Amino acid sequence: MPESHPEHARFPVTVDVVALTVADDTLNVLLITRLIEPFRGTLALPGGFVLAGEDLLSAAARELAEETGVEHVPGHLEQLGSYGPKGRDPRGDVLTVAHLLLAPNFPVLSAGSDAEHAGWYPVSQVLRGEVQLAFDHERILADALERAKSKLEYSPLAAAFCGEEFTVAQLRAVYEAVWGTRLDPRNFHRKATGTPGFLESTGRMTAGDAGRPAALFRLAKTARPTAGQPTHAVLNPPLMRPRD
Amino acid sequence: MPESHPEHARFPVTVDVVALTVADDTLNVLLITRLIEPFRGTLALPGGFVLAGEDLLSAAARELAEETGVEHVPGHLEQLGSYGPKGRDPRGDVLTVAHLLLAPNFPVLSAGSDAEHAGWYPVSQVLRGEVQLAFDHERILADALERAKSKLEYSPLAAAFCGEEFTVAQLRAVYEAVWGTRLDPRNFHRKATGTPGFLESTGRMTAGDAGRPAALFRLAKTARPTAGQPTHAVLNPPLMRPRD
DNA sequence: TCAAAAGTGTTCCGAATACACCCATGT
DNA sequence: ACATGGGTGTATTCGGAACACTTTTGA
Repeated sequence: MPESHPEHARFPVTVDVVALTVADDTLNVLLITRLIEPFRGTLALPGGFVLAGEDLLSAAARELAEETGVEHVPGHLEQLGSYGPKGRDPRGDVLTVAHLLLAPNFPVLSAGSDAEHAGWYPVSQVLRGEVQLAFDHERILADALERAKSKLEYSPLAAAFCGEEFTVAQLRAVYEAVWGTRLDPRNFHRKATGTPGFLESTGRMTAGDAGRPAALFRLAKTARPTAGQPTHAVLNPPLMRPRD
Repeated sequence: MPESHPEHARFPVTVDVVALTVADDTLNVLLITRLIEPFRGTLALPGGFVLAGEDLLSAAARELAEETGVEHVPGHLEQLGSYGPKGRDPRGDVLTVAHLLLAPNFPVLSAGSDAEHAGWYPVSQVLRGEVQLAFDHERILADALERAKSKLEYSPLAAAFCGEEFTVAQLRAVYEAVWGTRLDPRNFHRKATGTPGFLESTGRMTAGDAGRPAALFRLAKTARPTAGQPTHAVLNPPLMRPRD
């Protein structure tokens, strides 16, 4: 490294958030419609510039709050990876750090504000190319989906898609939506409830649905995030997705 | 996002490289001794500032070449993750994008140049805190090790630590060094040679060593990187490391 | 009484483990 | 001959897949 402290190029840095949720057995991603150039009128991931003195996760959480009205992170937020800075923004070199948010379905509140309109879109539609995304956001979304798929295998993060309490069937619906597969309900039940450090019984039951009431579970204490810090708990043995 | 295009803070961006290799059944990391402040005289990961018009992987490869004399990437290079920009450099906010290089043991050539002296250090020593690293490089190294461990499970990248041709025992030594475990030579042999899309026989044998000569293998064609692009091949079923 | 979903028991099979054993070389 | 590491065969065990079956509700 030449140490004459020359023009160390400085780059604008943005954070983008791939917010995923499961609704109606479908994996959805939160997208905004851009109101400004470039890519005006095009769908894009929510995100924006990192401010001085700000950390990456904080910036991602702030942008999420600004564009959805959600005050504190409603699920699991983690860094996905960085893209650029070359050739991904027509205005010039911009480095973006993409983030992945796994969250229960939450209402998008900013529809009426002067910010961009935000809404949920099925991931499969976007990745099939039925809608175009701005910048390299389609690639980022593809990477995020792959990350999410593998996260479900060896971490308890599927529960981040559910609320505080949930049934085994709801949890299974998450796996099926993210992995795009069908899982045997009986074997899944045994595996999920039998994996140490994953689920914790609440003693409560559902009522009013069709069929037999289901027991309500929550994430085991050791797998829960503490003080806003995301969990790093490991599912051992992993819940492997079917290959091929 | 307030779209008045205000002071979008611009950040200096660096790339750091965690170069790992296996030598004498030990996992080693490439470190330099810093010749300038801050952290002058302290060991650190090789790295440096991203230049205008440069991409992240290119910058990482360039810094590696500048500080080790290696012309083209001698193994598998991938992005690890980004750190900062807040509070990790006493000079101010610097965003760094860490990279992971898995490579066969290569000589460090820059010892005599005016660049920093570079050398291999056992990862275990560093993570035990027996040597201090500059900035947040110890945390980055810890993350890199975790990434490397899991990469070996589901990708053919253990071969990136070996040369062009290698024996099953050499490959096993890589797994043992990275995972810090012992593996049964017989079962490992069966698993490695029996995994489709992993190893390919060269027909050649070793000679001159103690014991029976070993067959030489290379990475299967479908698992080899093409045109400098890293491989994304997947090992299925994975080679699972022993847990607990 | 029937449909629907929850949950349990059981069988089957393939993969991981442990280890006995043989092979091919250097000394 | 013997030590050293390479490689194969085999019994055991464990976990996942498949699925019959019972349980508990709503309609």
